[in-house]
Amino acid sequence: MLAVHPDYASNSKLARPLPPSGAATLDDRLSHAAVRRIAAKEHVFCEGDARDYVFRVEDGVIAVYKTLPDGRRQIIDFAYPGDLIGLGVLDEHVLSAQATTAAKVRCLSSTTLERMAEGDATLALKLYKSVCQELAATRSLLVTVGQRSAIERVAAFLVALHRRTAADGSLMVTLAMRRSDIADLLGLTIETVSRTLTKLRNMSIIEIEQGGTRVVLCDLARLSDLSNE
Amino acid sequence: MLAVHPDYASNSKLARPLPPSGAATLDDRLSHAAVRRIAAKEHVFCEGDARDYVFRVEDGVIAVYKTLPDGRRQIIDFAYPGDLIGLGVLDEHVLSAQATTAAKVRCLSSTTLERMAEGDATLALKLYKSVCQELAATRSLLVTVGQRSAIERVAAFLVALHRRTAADGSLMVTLAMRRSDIADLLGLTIETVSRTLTKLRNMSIIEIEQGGTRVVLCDLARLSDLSNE
DNA sequence: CGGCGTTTTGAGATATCTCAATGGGAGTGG
DNA sequence: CCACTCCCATTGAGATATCTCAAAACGCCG
Repeated sequence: MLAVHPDYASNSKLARPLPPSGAATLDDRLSHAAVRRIAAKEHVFCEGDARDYVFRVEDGVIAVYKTLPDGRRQIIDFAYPGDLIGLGVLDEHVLSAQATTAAKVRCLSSTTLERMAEGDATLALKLYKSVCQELAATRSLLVTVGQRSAIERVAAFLVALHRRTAADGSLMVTLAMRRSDIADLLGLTIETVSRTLTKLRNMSIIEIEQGGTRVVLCDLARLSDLSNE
Repeated sequence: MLAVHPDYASNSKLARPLPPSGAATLDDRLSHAAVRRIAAKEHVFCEGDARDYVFRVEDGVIAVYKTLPDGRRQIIDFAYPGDLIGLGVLDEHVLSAQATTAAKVRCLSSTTLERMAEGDATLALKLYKSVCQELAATRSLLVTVGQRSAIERVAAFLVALHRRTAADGSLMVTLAMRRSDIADLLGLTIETVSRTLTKLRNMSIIEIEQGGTRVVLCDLARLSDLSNE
C-alpha cells in the first residue's frame, strides 16, 4: 500500500521556463507548471516520500489519508479541483495522496515555492490563509467523527459535499469515491455507510442513482438538520 | 455555555508602547503584550466573539473546543504554554477557548499582527508554519478518534501528553483537566475514560496518584505500542 | 464536619462492527 | 455480442465495544 511509485517525479517538464520577475503570483506559477495525469487508484505521493512538490488538483478527486501500522486508514480530506495538497513544514510527506478517480494535478517545486514565499509576504500570507482553511475543514471533520452518530456523519458528509461541489441550485452530488473511502473518512465501516445511505433513501431524504455513484439530496433541509449543523 | 464574558477585552493595558521599528519580531511583541489572568473554567473567548486578539498561553492549560447545537462538545486541542490560540482568517472566532485550570495568556491585537505580517514575509512564514503544526496535531487527533479503540485513544493521549509536557526523563504527567475534558477530546464518555485508565493501571502500565490528577507512565514502551504509533 | 463536584464502579441497553452471503455493473476476452 | 470475471455495494444475523443510567466513593473547600 505504501509501495513507491517510480513515476512520481519523473516528469522532465517540471523545470519549465518561468516569468522573469520574482513577483510571479502563485497562480501564475501554477498555470505554467507541468500537469501530471493520475490514473484512478494511483498515488500522487506516499507517506515518507521526499516532499519535493506541492500539487494543485486540476481535475478529479484525490484522497489524502494516513495509515496506521496495522493497515487501518483515516482519510483526512478529499481534495477537489483548486485545492492544494502537499503543503507542510517537513521535508517528507506525513500523509499519502491517492486518486479516487482519474485526475490531473499541477506540480510546483516546494523549494521554489518556499523561496518565493521568503521574499513575498503576500504569498506567505496566502499560504497561511490556505492552511487556515484546511485547518478549519479538518476540525469540522474531527467534530463529525468525534461526536456524531452514523446517520449524522453521513448526512454531514453529503451536505459538505453538496456545498463544495454542487452547481448552484442543483441537488445532485456525485460520490466520486468508493464506499470504503467514505467509511474511512467518517470512521465507520463500509456496511454502516451503505446501510445508512439506504436508511436515508427509505426516509425519502435522498435518492440514489446510477449504480450508487450519484445522489439527489431531495430534502436538503432535513438532511442538514440531521447533520446537526 | 456560550454566554458572553464581559471581561474579555477589558484590559486597558492592551495598547502598550511598542518598539519603534516595524521589524519587531512576534516574540518581541508578545513579551511586551499585556498578560491576562484566566480563572479555572473561565473563557478566553467564545465562538461568535469578535476575533480581536490572538493569545499566547503563558501558564496553565486552555481547552479549545467546538460545541454542537445540542450541547455535545469536541475539544480540538489543549493549549499549553507557548501555544498560540485564536489565529484564523475570519473576523469571528469559530471555536471557544476555556481554561481547565487557572491560566495566564498574553494578548496581541490580531489586526496589529495581520498588519505586521503583510509587510514581513518572515513573520508571515512563521504564522504559516505555526498553523501547519497545528494542522498536523489536529490530523493526528482525527486519526485517533476515527480509527482507534478506547484503550488506544487513551494510550495515545497519555503518550502525546508526555511528549508535550514531561520534563526530560520524567515518566510523570499531570492531567490538568477533568475526565470529561479528556472524554470530549477523544470522543468517548467520562465513564469509558475512567474505566480505561483503571484498566491500564491493572495492566501495570500506569500508576494513578494524587486523586487521579497525576499519572506515572511506568511502562512507556508498552503504552506507546498500545497507541499504535 | 458537611456539602459539592468529580471520579469510580456496576449492570443493562444499543449502535456499530464483524462475518458471511447475495446481487449488480463494468470491463474483458472469446 | 455474449458470457465470464472481478470489484464493489447491499443485506442479514449475531457479536461486542461503548454508552447510558444509577449508585457509591473520594477528595477538596468552606
